[in-house]
Amino acid sequence: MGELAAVSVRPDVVAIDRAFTYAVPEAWHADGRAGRLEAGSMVRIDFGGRRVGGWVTEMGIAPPDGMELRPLARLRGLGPPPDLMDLARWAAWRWAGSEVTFLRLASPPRPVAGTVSGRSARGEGRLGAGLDTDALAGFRAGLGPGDAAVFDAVSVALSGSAVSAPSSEGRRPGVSVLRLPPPQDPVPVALAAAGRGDALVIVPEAASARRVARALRRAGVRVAIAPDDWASSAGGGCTVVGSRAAAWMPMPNLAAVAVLDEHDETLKSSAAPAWNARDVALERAQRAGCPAVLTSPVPSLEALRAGKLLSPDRDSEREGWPVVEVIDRRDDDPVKGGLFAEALPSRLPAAGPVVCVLNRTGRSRLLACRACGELVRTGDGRAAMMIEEGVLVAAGGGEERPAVCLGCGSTVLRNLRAGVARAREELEALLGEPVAEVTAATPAGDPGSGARVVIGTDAVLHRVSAAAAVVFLDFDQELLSPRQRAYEQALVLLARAARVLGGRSGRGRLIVQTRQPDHIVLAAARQADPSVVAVAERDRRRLLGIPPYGAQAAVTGAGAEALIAALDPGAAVEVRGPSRGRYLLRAPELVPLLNTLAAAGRPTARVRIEVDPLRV
DNA sequence: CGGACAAGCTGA
DNA sequence: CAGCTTGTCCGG
Repeated sequence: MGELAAVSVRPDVVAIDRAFTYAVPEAWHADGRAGRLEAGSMVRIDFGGRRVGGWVTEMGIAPPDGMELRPLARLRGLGPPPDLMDLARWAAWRWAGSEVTFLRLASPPRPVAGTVSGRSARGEGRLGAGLDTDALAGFRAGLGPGDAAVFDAVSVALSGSAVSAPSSEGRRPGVSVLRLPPPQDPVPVALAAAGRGDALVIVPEAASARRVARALRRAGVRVAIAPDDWASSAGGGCTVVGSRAAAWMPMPNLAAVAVLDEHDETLKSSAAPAWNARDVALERAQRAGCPAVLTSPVPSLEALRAGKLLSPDRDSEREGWPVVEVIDRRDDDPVKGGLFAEALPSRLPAAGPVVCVLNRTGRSRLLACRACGELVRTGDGRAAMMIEEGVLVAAGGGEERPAVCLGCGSTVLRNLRAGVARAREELEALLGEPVAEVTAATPAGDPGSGARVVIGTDAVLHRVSAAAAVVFLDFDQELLSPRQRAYEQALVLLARAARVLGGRSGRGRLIVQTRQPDHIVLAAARQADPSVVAVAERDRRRLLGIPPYGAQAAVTGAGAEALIAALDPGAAVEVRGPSRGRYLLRAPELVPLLNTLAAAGRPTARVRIEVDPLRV
């Protein structure tokens, strides 16, 4: 027993933010379980009258005297290795959230026997063991000139220095930002990263991760897919590919980090704490002492501030962006003109798939219960209701009730996107051919049940793989969206369309209906030069001191007021609000803001803190 | 989070 | 004043 008599355990309970001391049972010493216990091990404990999971945070604790310790109840197996235990603590600070959330992300999806140290010592994969250099060279030789140039650029970027801590300007040596033409295949990027050794490759979508993984395997790279292949990844000798959860895969020999489409907002968790996989990956690269590359057709200001920008040559970038055809709607009657310009039908190609994009979620007028499909209406069924400040309000005002389905009591209500539904009917009448509506629920690869023309919100661009034309029916909606990154995101939508159209050589048509034909977002797309938007946005955000040139955090929930009251009044943090129950904290730098939040503790009532909120 | 317990509300 | 609801505290 001796120094192993007691361990610290972090209970798997979100509201608990400290560790507790437990005794290692006598029997575990006899049967060898004590020998398999290590920092990070997953255990079960009796805690507050029930049995919960937990993580061993520290071994060899001196039992506090006079206290009768409870014994550990069960050993579940392998948990996060020490570097990820530390990273979880850092992430809890960085996104002002519970450490438990991150420990869960860093844990195996199902129990794994053994110990982390045992795995790396056995050397299940020595450094680079999964990599076949000849096959890699062969793959490089088989690439077209564009892909080969990207492969080489990533290889060079990743042969530089390791990522280091951000300077006062936010620049992190070792981080390269590679701007790519929108239709660029991600496989050469992933392959070049895998060429450095065990690489962490993060892509926004799971489907894309699977495709990249397949291509890497074909090239002879040993690949672990996150999070399923947790156990083999913990052994080392694999390149890890996955969506944002991949940022938390155990990688004992991490040699390179690549985040593809780093601008994509799905890399950021929508649930609190709203962590961002790109930022976790960069921190990890710094801690592991390896270089990192971020790629995107429209690099975020965060990426541009953090790393060194490498742009493609003008010709290949121009090749990646289709010609932008603007339909200027300034002279159309805003009421009678409707959604479709008179000229639109004549601009559409006669053959090939046509994708129409209409973002109308903010204006939709109809909700339905996700569970039973019941329409959300007033008691007499005559009026639709919408959610305002968390409660249902009748469209014409008056009646009000909690956001609960009257049919089945479910609280999950779905937006029917009435705007898109009506637009579909109108477009069908206008074109005289079937038009299908595509929603997030439509299976990928089978858009619109055979119809040539499909319509949907921007999700439609992720559902369709190729098109002869993409039409943005109301681009002003994107440009005027009240989001922090509205211009960047509008350009991202155009890049997404460029990808579907296959760039300039794809001959597809990018048609934009707008009342702002000279907007810089459209200028950037026309010139195939995303820096037009980046420079303007950078100057604006610097001037206003908003991220990444300043820090913000939104605080909501019943405990928001109590948390604000507990903030150190001497800290250089500005409190705005509350506006509609939401406080906005602002500070010139992220670190003091986060430290102030950490020092304030958490009130008993629920609070939600979102660092760098997307919406302001 | 979820159980324990204390303090407040209600009804006969 | 029992019986129940609501609030507050704490977990080894």
